[in-house]
Amino acid sequence: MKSEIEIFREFIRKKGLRNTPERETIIEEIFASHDHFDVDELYLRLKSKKKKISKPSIYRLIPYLLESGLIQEAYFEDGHLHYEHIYGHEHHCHLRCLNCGKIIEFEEKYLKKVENRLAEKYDFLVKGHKFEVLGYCPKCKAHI
Amino acid sequence: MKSEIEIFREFIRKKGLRNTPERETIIEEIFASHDHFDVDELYLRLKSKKKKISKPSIYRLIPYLLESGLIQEAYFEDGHLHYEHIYGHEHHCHLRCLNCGKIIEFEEKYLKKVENRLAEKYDFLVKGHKFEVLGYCPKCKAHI
DNA sequence: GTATGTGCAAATCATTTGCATTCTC
DNA sequence: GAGAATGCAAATGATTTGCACATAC
Repeated sequence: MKSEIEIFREFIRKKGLRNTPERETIIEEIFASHDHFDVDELYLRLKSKKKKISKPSIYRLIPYLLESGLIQEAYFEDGHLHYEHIYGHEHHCHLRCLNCGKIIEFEEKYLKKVENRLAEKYDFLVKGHKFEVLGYCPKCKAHI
Repeated sequence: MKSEIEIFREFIRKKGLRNTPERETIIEEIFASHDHFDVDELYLRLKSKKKKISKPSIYRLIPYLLESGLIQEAYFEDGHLHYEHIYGHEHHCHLRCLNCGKIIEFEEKYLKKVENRLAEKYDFLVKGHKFEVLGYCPKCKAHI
């Protein structure tokens, strides 16, 4: 299995773009952790490791990471998007509390079949899915 | 079946809040169409009908509409959230093109079962779900 | 060498907030 | 009459853009 960086280099070459140390640093940092991330948090992580990467460089890289299939939007919360890897890590879905924001991850293998069915029916090249179940967690459902 | 306004009035009363003509106007406009909506577009729709409703009033109402179960976030796109009704209309999921933004709606009844299973397993009060399948539409997949 | 990428500072756009006024209960 | 809600204008915060400089191919 190719590494994320290899996938990215290939993608960049195919698009006729250029790779840079900044981009490799960002990708390395994203894949160093298995967690979700958002731009600001990623920026601070890089900063704390003394890597001088600007936020615009992160923002400018994200569309390419999405297009290359390395990451995917996970959910929108607290006024900004959160992303997750979809290469090399088990895909998962989210159960989210509408009150406190608590997130529980779970797997649902059946959705892969739904993807395939849709791909065929609508002639889409399906790259993944986002499945969120929304409700109130045990603590919060007591108060509403 | 109760109307949306009735549901909302009941919700407001239960919460000890106050209903206003502005709120009723907004809700009426939201449910006058079966489409998704976003704040700006809703604001313009109201404006074009000579209803003087300010954007902050819409923004301040949305959390209550979400909490009362009348609407739900549909997807985040073009820098802002889009909402959809979940009361009185058939729930649907979205197949979205990552390149051009084209959206196809589809139904997937099995997800209701997933909801029930999760509600039991994690002791959540489940209110709904959001299922998006992402990929490239027939036109766009040719170019990438 | 050329076009792309970078960092910075400034601009943009969605959303939120402070506040004086108005309205609901 | 007290507490909520409204509209406005200003503030906030995420994201984008313009631009001069650096660098990958």
